[in-house]
Amino acid sequence: MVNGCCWRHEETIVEQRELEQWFFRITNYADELLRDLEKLDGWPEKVRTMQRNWIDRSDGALVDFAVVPKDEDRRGPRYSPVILNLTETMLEPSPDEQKIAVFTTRIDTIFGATSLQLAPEHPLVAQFSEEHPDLKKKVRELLEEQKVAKEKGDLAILAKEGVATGRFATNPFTQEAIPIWVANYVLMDYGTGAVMSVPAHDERDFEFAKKFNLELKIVILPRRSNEGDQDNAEPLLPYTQEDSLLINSGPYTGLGCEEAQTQMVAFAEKQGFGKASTTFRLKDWGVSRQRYWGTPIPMIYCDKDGLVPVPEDQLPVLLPDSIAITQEGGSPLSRVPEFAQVKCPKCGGMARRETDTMDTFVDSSWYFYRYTDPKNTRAPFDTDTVAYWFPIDQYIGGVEHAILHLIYSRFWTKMMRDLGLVKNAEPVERLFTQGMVIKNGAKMSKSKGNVVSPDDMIASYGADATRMYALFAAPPDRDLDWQEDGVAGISRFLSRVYRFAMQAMPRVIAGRSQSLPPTLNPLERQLMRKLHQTLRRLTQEFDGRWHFNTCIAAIMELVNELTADEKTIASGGVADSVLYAITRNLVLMLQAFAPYLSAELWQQMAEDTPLLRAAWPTFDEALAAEHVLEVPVQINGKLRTVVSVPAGSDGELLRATAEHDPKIQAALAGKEIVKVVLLPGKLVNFVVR
RNA sequence: GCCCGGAUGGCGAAAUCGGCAGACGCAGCGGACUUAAAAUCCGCAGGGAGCAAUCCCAUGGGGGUUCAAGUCCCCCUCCGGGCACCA
Repeated sequence: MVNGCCWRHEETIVEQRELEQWFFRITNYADELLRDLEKLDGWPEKVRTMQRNWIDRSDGALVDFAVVPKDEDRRGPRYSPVILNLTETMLEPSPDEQKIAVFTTRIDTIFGATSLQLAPEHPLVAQFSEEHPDLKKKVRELLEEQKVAKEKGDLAILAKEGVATGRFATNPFTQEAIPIWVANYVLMDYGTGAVMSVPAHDERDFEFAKKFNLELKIVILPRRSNEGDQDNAEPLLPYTQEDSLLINSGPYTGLGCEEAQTQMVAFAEKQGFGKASTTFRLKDWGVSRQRYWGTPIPMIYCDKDGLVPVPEDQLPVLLPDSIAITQEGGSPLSRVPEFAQVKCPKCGGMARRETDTMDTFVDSSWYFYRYTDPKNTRAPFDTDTVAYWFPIDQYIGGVEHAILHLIYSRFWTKMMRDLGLVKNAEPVERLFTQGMVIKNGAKMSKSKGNVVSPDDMIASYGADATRMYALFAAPPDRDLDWQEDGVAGISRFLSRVYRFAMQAMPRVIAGRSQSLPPTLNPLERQLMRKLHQTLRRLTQEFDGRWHFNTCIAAIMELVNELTADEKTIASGGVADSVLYAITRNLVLMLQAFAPYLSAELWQQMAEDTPLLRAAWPTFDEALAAEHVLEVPVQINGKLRTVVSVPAGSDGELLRATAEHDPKIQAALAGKEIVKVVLLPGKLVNFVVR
């Protein structure tokens, strides 16, 4: 939607209509969806936080406020109706006892409640305003404001407006009658659509009360932090800290907030006007869509039998093939009689099929289960087959799915588990969210169209270079600002690998049948060390962070060493068997990044096993180990030189070597050594005065 | 407003546990090869001072902890993302 119009048809105004819709009761799973996030330690913390905020559990209480019957005008002198000119005719007798349930997380502040605020859509509002056109008109305005702001997404900055209904309700704790208002900041779809307003201790109520001159009652005070502090220093209002003490609260005065909450809920429960309650921000999942492309909702409306589910042996309901897509609006399926008209499965009489289709998020919630058993014609999948494969070890997707898709599919899994269809409680063990590709500030996505196309790059440099370049540009969990510069370097690198390997090829092939020399010459040892360091690096990275950019850098370092000694290698400075080991492993490592080149080289090497079946090479810690270590030497934490010591030598040797270094001797001359930080193999730091 | 990320050379980035900041590339500069160019190869390359050895400064800004901070702690700025009168 753009400016209240369709984003594709800028002249088409988007309007809201009341529709009867199908919902999935995901709220039944809200608590479990929230709790199980704790177990998903293979998921990024970011995603778990986003889901937590989306579900947003609030623990509080429901409290009933009894509506004062119309004829009992118990308005005290403090309360005067605002805005409305109340007339005598409004005070007519009304026999029915009515209650307004309120959800609050701060029942401890209830002695400070000075009004009730209802959402404009609250059912009682319609009743209260029935015979009062002025009130009715004002409520309509409030509702309209709220709706517009909601659509624009700036509800939070909507100026608070409201109107008194002229009616009152009794605070069950104080027995005081407080006025009932309608306010545009109260939402019908959260909690009960009614709140108790405690202006002294709630930001929003405070703002509203200031604007309409409603009474403020302070009922909590900060705890004294020091003995000498004044006891009831008045806090800056609104004061919302929960680590506080109650005042002006009858029998609860003097209690801490938390203790008061417990006791007050217990009292409300005992008296039957309230109870502990938990509310979630998560709403039920509306799945009805009035469009053709979607899974039909398998329900049938029969005049005699009412709502009848399509029997299992008639599932799935298939979409009709012949359909005319008109511009008429409404569900196109409802205009296909052979689809919409159906016999009632119960009585066999004429009935009407539901023509709404389901949200496509429904499909994406479980498609991966079908993958485990794609040829099953009796059921979507077999439970035991799914049990073998699930949960998914590793799932990769964009952060943009952190909330909707990934909550829906978690819900779907739990729902199927409760139906006995699957045995796992969570669909995905480990989740990896790759960053987005950004081009000049615009993000790439399906809905916005692909801003960047790799086609040109593939045409000029090939698929290997393009793929490898994308992996080299940044680690995959980070957003990537797409630039074309740099792919040339990758292309050059791949050419270098090819040239080197092809030149070495005859000897590589010869080396396969030879065993490694019993002792390696210095160059052989150096190259084998680099090879095994590279293998170690990649093995660890594949198993851990997936920072493929550094993997590629490591392979480049290896190749740089190889090509630096290319001439020596070519003239036989390295045994054929060593050359074979290096080339073979190089190709195996490169396979992940440049599969086509690797396949080509593998074929040239005439290996027996297909490349894709070849095992990932193991690295040899002993071969990877450095024998001489370069250790930095600092004076007062500043680098002064680097000394070489044999690997495994102790701190004393390191210290002696460092002290004998001419630069260090010069720097230490005439100074007093206060302390020496010695980390064998790592660092020396002389602290001097 | 709240909750997450992020900020490092001209550019993409690296530094995985507090221990040599800038690996590996791109772009650039100098050289070799060439009639010439392309390709390739060799070298230089954070900033500043100095003939030089060398020294100083430097990871968005300010403070702190530490022998030692891109990394830990506190405050702030900017950028990106998510949520937002949620009672």
